[in-house]
Amino acid sequence: MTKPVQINQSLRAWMDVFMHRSMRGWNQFAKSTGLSMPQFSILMQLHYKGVCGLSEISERFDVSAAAASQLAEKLVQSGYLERAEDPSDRRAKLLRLSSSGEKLVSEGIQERYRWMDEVTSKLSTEDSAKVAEALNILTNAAREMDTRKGNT
Amino acid sequence: MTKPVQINQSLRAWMDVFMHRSMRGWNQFAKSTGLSMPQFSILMQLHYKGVCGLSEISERFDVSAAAASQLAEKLVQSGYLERAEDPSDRRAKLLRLSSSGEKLVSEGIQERYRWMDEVTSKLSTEDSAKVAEALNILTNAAREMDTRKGNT
DNA sequence: GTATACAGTTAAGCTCGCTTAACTAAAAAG
DNA sequence: CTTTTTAGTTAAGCGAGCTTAACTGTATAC
Repeated sequence: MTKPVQINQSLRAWMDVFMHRSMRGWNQFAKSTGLSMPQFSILMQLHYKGVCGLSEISERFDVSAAAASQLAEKLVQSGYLERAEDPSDRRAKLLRLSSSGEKLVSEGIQERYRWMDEVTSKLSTEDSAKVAEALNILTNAAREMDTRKGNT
Repeated sequence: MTKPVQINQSLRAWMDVFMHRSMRGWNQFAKSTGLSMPQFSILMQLHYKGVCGLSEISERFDVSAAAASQLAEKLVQSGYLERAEDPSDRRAKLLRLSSSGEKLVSEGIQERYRWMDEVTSKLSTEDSAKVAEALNILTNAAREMDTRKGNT
């Protein structure tokens, strides 16, 4: 607790640079695929969760069940999503990415990695090691916090 | 160049966690303000650039001049933006955040900091120092790369 | 076994962001 | 000085996302 100011400043500076940059790339990619942000966000969600019901979607994005249903329908039509009946509850539907949906999302993520790779490619071996270690610390701390709170 | 795999993995893991989380907070905040994402994005852009013309907006977000003009008009009406004539070119308009616009954006950024602060608050003093150093390295590398390429 | 709650769908209607097209006014080019 | 570009505005119209309301079918409560 000796240097809370230092780490907070570093965090803020980094977040500013990183978010400013990644938001732009994000929008550009979504636009290039022809998908809207809401549609793309659903694909991303499925990418992380693997599979989930429509009600989870409507909760997560804070929209009505009707809106979630309509969005999902379009993504199914486009071939990015598969919608199957939940065997344990025949009211519910299980959504998951199709292979082309998975491919699309992966490409989007890949593209966002590219800038970061470019940034780190200029670092010295020593700095690379430091950065890698620090990011592992951060990632673990974030995951731990999320699981403790039950977030996903 | 001895550990490119290690740093790339660390970067990817961190980006996944961070982006997943921050996208959500971002959307929630925009929604809570009653502003749409395009509107909020413009405010963010102005926050970083300080001042810019409409043509820069339409370029940055890849929309027509008409769209940019309409979006800006709404933000002016809402009191978040000030639109003044450019004294050096009387065709152009200079956009900048009003005080209430600046306040709104700051709150949004603040809110996104909160999660990060929570994550780092649990770190040991030693880890904090490591993370702070690493983030400074990254921030400098990113800024240097952007200025070299003329990005903003 | 009936009543209630839940998961999802469908339709009507609204708002919003976006585009094109037509226009004004100022700067730059010739 | 005339022509052409550039910066921005306005209007009409389209498509997307969202909401509410009405509805189907399934699970849960009592």
